[in-house]
Amino acid sequence: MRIGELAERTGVSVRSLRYYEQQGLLTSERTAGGHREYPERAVDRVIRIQELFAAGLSSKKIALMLPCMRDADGGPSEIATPRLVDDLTAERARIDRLITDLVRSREVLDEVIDAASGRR
Amino acid sequence: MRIGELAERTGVSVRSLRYYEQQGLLTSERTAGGHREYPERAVDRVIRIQELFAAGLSSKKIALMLPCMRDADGGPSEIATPRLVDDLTAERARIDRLITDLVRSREVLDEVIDAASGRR
DNA sequence: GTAGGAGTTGACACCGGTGTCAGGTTCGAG
DNA sequence: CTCGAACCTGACACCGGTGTCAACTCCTAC
Repeated sequence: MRIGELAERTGVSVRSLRYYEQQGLLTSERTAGGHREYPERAVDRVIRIQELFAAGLSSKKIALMLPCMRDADGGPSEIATPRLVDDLTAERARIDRLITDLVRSREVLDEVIDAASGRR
Repeated sequence: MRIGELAERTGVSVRSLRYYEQQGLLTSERTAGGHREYPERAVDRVIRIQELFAAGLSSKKIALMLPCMRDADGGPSEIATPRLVDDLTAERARIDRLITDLVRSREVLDEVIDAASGRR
């Protein structure tokens, strides 16, 4: 599929898709005229990239771990280096703390919302 | 207490504390010489502010909702305007989605980490 | 063949919380 | 009184994913 369709199906802007490719997160074939052509599995990959971005990982780290991820099509996945494992373990801890914060903040928001809605 | 102690006790930089004040998130008394002086309850407030920042809220929105939060010392809390409630409800939905993403990403990280550790 | 929608590269800008430096003032222990 | 640590204001810079504009080329339905 072409970039417009991929953008639409993933909810990610065309601009961002090009950026992902520039950062080595996404690859594409090119048509004779130079247009990008993506396989079906690009959809899942882009969604996963988006999730990792949302989790606060940098494009650099995502680029490192992507080849180690079990892909949707079950391709051969590389084994992370000890260095990378350390890095990801730290990220995991950060994400854990972040989730805790988010749950707390959601509660706080609910309090404010409830206080206003309850006395409406 | 003074700003240095508050920074140390909350884990937030002095720079950030001044910024919070500039944004109307935090107030302080001033000594004769112009140094900031914080009450004990500032600690809780700063931590809560940090949590909300971590949740992706802007300082502007935090400033709006702060007076509506039930404070640790049970001070009188204002009631959020309908406009603000709408805003916070949207934020709540965003946070929900974010948590979902984070949990997914954590699983992905675990897979990569496990794959590497398991075959060590 | 041609119009116009979709694609290409490149460049500039933004956001907004935080780091950091400069140059000066205040605080408090000795 | 004095000295060093802590504090003050103001300013500049950064990060990094994304929006947007320009100028141009490709693709396809007619």
